[in-house]
Order: sequence, then structure tokens, then C-alpha cells
Amino acid sequence: MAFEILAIVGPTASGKSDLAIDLAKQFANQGTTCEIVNADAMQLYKYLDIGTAKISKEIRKQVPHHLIDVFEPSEEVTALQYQKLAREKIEEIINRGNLPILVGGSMFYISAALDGLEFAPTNPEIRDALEREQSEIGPLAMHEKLQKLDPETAKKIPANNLRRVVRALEVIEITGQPYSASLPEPSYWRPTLQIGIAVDRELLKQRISARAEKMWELGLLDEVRNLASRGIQLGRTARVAIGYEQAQRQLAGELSQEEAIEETNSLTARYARRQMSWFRRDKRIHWVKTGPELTAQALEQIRLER
RNA sequence: GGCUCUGUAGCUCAGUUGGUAGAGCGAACGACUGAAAAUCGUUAGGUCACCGGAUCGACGCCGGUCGGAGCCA
Repeated sequence: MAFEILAIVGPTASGKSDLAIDLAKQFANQGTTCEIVNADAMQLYKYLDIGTAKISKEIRKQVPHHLIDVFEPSEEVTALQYQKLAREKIEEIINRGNLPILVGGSMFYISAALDGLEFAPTNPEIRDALEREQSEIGPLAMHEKLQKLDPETAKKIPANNLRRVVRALEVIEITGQPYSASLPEPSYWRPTLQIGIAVDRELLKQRISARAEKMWELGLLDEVRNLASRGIQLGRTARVAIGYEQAQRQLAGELSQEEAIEETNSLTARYARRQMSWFRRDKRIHWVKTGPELTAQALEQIRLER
């Protein structure tokens, strides 16, 4: 095969997991064993099941799945850690003679795994110091500081984007080098075929809204209640999982169920939009459309690449 | 029926003493190199309910019409 890795990407609720399993079964018929590697930042965490739309354990048994339920919700996970883990898994699978299928919607994680992204070092103390400084002197002064040290980068990062300004200053301080504020032209770490699932805008909105309703039907509130009763706290990275905060606020009486669902719905829709704006610019993605022909179209794309 | 308040962008609302309008959210688009389901940027939307009047000029003043809300009967 001309590719060693197959990746299924697309916005939330586009049907990536199902397509991956379908494809794995098709490959199995042809004698190729597939193993799925999760590229969903939130499915990395244990116990966050309903809100992250993890597929059932039964289905997961039909095809080997990796990198699901590998962190405690309290742990803080970074793109670099994910990159290491994903690449390890992918290499193991390839060495076994199997085909890794990377499936997920976390754009930055997908890029970290698939592309030759090299992350600059980090230093928590320096970052803390910068964050403290930022809260003292304000974002504009921070941006001016960046302007002096690295005018090119300052041009690319808006002053209000505190997080990116701080990270740029952090890297400059550690390395003494300018920060690369722009993503490089993407180039695959290993030969890869990316298949993207395109869903008509209105249909995707419907699916997202149905999914939000479904989460409550399936018992997201119970899931959240259980986490709380077991003393499980969501850490800095898991905390932003859409739906959990809304469920918590409903349990606290701050939101009605209707409001919690609606907020979950609109946050998810917004997320899907950002996913599309990221995926759209990756010209290497082969797009297929949702519908009864989805798997067939994907297989056709695969055939063309072989 | 009477009195009071009210009708401004898809939604919630700002709009100083009259010089043809703004915000937040939403939407579309974009950026993104160790928090990325994060963090941000850009743009498009308004005969300021309708009709008439005074004024060089009205969202803003006067009169009326229609639609909301509340209070009193």
C-alpha cells in the first residue's frame, strides 16, 4: 500500500467512528487487520463516556481500539504527550503488520500525530512567571514586549490572544530563538491517507442537536453525579469537555435541563465550525460525503491511493 | 374602557441636550507549533413598528394608527 496510516477526520457527529469500524471490517475481509487509534482529545479520559460519545465496549472489541480511557480526568494532557503516545501506538501496529486507522476530530492532536510538528520546549516556571507578569502589566504591554523580542511573531499574534502571546514569550526565553507563530506546510511523518467526512451544514446541525438531547437521555447527569460522588475532579484539560460543565450547572440548579442541552448544542455546533475551518485548509484530505454510499466512497478513495 | 411603560441588527438590549445608529450573543469566514472540545481575529446583517406634522435636518419632538407589558376599573 502507498500509505501506512489511514486517518478518518471530520467534524463531531459526522460518523467517523462508525466509518472506521466499517472500513476495518472491509479490510479484514481482504486479509488486512486494522487497529483503531483514537484522536479525540476527550475520549482519552476514563469515565467521560456519554459526553464524549465513546462507542460501546462491545463494539470496541470487534476491532482493537487504542488510546481510549488512558488518562484520569484529573490529569493534564498536552498535544506533545498525545503525539508521543499516538506515534508509539502507530509504530507498534505497523510493526505488527497491521494497518493503523487514526480516528478523531481533535485537529491539533491529529496534526501532532500525523505531521512532522516539532514542539518547542516548555518550562512551567517561566510560563507561570510570564502569566503573573501578564496579569500585572496587562496584555498590551505583553504584546509590546513580544514586539521588541520578535517583531515577526508579534505581527502574527493578536495582542488579545494572551495564551499565544505568553507561549511565544516562553519559547523565546527558553530557546533564545524566535517562535514559529505559523504552522508549517504540513508534511506527513509517515505516508498517510486522510479521509474526511463532509456533512451538509443543516444536516450536521440536526445531528449535533440530536446528539445533545441523546446525551441527556443516556444519562449524562448520572455520569456526572457519579464522578462527583467518587471524588473525581476534571483537570484543566478535561474540564472543557462540552456537556460536562452544563450538566454540573444543571445539577447545581443554575440551569434548567432545557438550557443545559441548548448550551451544549450550541457549543458543539461552534466547535464543529472550528473543526471545519481547520480541516478545510488541509488540501491533502480526501473528502467523502455522508450517506448510504459513505463506506463505498471511502473504499474508492483508498483504492485510488493504493 | 382609563392610566403608565414599551416597540432599534436573527436574539437580549445601549443610544447623552434633534445632525440618518452601537454592544454582547448568534451567523459566515479565518488564524492556530507543549491548555486545542483551548485561545483569538475579520466581516456581514438595521426604510431605528407604521402614517402624518413642525424643523435646514429626527431613532430622538408633536399627533395619530397598529402590536406588546403592567396597574386601575
